[in-house]
Amino acid sequence: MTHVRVRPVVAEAVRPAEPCAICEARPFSVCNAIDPRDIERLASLVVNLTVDAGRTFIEEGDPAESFFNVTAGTAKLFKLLPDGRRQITGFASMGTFLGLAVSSIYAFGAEALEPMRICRFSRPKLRELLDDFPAMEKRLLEVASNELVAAQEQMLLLGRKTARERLASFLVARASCLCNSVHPCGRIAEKVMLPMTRSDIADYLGLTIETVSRTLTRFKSEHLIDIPSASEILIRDRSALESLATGLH
Amino acid sequence: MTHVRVRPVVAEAVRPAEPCAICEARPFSVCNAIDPRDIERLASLVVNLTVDAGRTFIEEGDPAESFFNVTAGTAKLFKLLPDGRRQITGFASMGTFLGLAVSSIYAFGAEALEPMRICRFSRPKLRELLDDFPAMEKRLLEVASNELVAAQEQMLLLGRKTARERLASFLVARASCLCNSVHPCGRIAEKVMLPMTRSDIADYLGLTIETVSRTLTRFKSEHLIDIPSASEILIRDRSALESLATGLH
DNA sequence: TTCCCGCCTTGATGCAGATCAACGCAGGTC
DNA sequence: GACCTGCGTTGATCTGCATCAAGGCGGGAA
Repeated sequence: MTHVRVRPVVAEAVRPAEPCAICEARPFSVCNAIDPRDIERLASLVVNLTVDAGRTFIEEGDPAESFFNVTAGTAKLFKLLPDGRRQITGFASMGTFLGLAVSSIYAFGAEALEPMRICRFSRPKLRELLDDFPAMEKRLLEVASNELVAAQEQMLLLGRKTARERLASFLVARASCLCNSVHPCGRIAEKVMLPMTRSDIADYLGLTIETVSRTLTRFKSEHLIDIPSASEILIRDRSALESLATGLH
Repeated sequence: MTHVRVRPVVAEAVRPAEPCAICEARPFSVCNAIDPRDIERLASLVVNLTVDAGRTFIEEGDPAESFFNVTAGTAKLFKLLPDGRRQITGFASMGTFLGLAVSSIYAFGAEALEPMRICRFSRPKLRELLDDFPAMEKRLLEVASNELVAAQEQMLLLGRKTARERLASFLVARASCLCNSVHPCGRIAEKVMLPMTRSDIADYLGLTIETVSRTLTRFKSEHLIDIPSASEILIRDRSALESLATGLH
């Protein structure tokens, strides 16, 4: 349950070889609220960074000097208790905007699960930008509202669902999100990629690694899923998982 | 664990005898982002409602046609599972803005704990208002950001804290909020008023009524609190509760 | 190839909190 | 007054998941 605290990273700045105009993350991000004509302005504010897998690029409690926008890779967002207990509050992937809090310190830490590329904005500069482009502020409010809904759903999961229901919810949510490269038929992928470890899943669902592992093994024996490799799940009986996820037996 | 489903309320509209200009909730609300000169416009959009204690005025899953602003009283916000398990995601009191979701249906229900007064805005009308007053949109983003931080804190509580830590967190949070009428010295009240039942507290903290009751009794026997009545807690040892709340033994 | 190191799985046991059950008490009704 | 009803407390018991413990497995280094 104790987690080693990775020391904060000073990721190396990269000259924006490719500006926001051709950013492949823009369609998924709040940045697409900016008119193409004004995209230069956005590009001038941004610092592109790369983050190695395993590096902590936001440290909970540090002064919140920057906003971030994920353009590639995945991060886990988490809060810690003094004795090392950890709650992962979400995963951030392409297009996710980080650091919204009004507070002057970060309310959560962020660590890369895979090699990442992120954009950094200084808070005051972005503040100015938002004053000039209300459309972006609107998008941010939409994003925040959606995250609030997701957070409430997660509270229901953490407060009232069983281990089986939590894992089922997790798999269904992962399958229906855009996080997977493979989408054979429509919105729900049969193959779910898991860039996070069992420990991360446990800390996201309020369980232990052992319970996560046992529950997945049981799902497999019940023919609900297959586990071709630890980081890959094949959904065999989607509707059964969805029933489980919503609390029906 | 099963909860009776109160049927949706059609609260009676009240002629706005007192417009927004003299609203006592305005200083605590997003409405104070509106310039006093424009307050007429705001008042023309709003419908004042009263809600009896125990009435459900937002039904989870119903079409989200309105936004609400609480001007008096307290409500519990909750999500339900089909078998009646309930998670209370928060409490809304004076100044709280409800219904932010982008979605077309409400993501949570709301039920009055006490007699309430609330303002109702139609979504399209408020949308127009926000387009004309970006300052209010900014305030909404601030509010949403803060709620997001609070939601993450609650996830940590639900996922990783013990029953004792949860109750301690709850009491400390309640004491430091503006929800109490009595503030003898500065920000933290010694006396915490609890307008909600033990069942509500349990559903907020992911516990059972019995555990809530036993834990409070134990706090009392440890001289951390006094319980003059079921709806009233006196904090005797604030720092011990704060230590507990943050996970220190 | 072998070794090593993280990560994952599986089994045995323990315990915090849930469940089941009984009762107390205050406020409302008649 | 007597009765009822909803809420809270307390005790006995149960159980789902945590904890403790032991291997298994795969990928990287040399």
